Amino acid sequence: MSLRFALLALLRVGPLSGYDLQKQFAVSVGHVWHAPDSQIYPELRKMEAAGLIEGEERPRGERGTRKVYHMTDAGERAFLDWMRTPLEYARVRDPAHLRAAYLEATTPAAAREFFRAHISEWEGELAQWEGELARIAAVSNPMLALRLAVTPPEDRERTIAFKRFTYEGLVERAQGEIAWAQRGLALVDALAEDGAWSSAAELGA
Amino acid sequence: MSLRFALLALLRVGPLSGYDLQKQFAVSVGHVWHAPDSQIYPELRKMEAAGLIEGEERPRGERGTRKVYHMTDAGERAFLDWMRTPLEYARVRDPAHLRAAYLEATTPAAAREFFRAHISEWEGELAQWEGELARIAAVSNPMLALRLAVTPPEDRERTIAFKRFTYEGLVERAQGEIAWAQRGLALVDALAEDGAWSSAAELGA
DNA sequence: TTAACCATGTAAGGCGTTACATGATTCA
DNA sequence: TGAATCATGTAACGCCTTACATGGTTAA
Repeated sequence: MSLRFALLALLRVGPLSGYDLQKQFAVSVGHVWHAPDSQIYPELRKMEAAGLIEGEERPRGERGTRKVYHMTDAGERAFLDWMRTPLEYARVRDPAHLRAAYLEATTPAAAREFFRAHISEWEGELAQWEGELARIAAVSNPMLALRLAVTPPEDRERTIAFKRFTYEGLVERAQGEIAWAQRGLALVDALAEDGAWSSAAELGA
Repeated sequence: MSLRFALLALLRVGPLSGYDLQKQFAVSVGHVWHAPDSQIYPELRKMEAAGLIEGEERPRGERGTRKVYHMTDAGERAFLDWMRTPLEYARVRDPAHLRAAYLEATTPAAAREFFRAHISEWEGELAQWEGELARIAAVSNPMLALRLAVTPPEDRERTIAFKRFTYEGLVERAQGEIAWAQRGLALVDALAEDGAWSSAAELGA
């Protein structure tokens, strides 16, 4: 359901084609809510059916067309309603901590490999989010620039402040995950030190 | 797919009925991987079909029966293989940070309410995880006690260490979310101070 | 005897993933 | 003329959610 509001958030700055939406999605709101094109196009159609957006076919070249979507009043209302509605939090489902809880069952090597992969996964996310933070500071993210262009000057500070604040939170989360996994590596070292970490775990090796 | 390995992790300590499994699930591994009964029973059947576990019907009272599952060698191997396989990380899909990025669109009151709800959500998780940490320290979680009973003495430290480490990570994550949301409340106060936070957001009110 | 708990599911539907599919346009 | 990119999807499948459904057993 959040996908819908992520798309509305983008369309609030102005009309966009499905393709542009999908491209801009990937480099803006997609950093907090991932969605592939195969999900975006059908969702746009559903949103049009629900009256939240309207699409106009525009010619492109000789034979090509593309559909440019814009928000309706109902769409704007739906977005603002969502903002005032309590979020539904997903139940916890965390594969990394699930595995971490049972690492005694495997070998020290596999445990280390797990933590290294965790670090590298979150370093990737961290880089994305730090990049966004930098682009926010420099107002070099195209969607943010567009948004500021349609925002009254006195509201611009707020607009930037919430984006910065959001990505700061994500950066801290990633740093926390990395620090935790680094402590995990140290823990494996400590536990493996006496050489007693059993070989039973090598069954499937 | 992780559900399967969460169930195998429980069954490694010994045979359990579907019902017991489901009950124990909720108070142990369910803290990191939530699953309702309506998912657990069918998954057990699939796991049986895949040869990872075997179920035996046992009589219960006059007419009742219950199915007691135990792990097969193939199940043990599947679990250990999973331990040595890189995790698949889910793409980011974070409704709270999605909303946070666009809070300038709503009212200060709604923004505050959002952060308060975020705090209360994570305080709930925090309490769960801190409770688990305490039960781990006291070895008063029944599944952990069972597990230690079937674990050679020299491996018990490791078993406890990874559980403690896992829940410490979750506690820190929750604390991070709470701290972030508290800074969010302060940010809303600061931005609302000059009274200029516009009324456009009240459209749908 | 009635409530709590034991015990095990089905059914419908939404969201998301991966893979596949097709054709137009633009620029080098 | 060929590659990149514009443009828009479908199909199949799996996971998860919510709601519903049914009956047996045990202890007060």
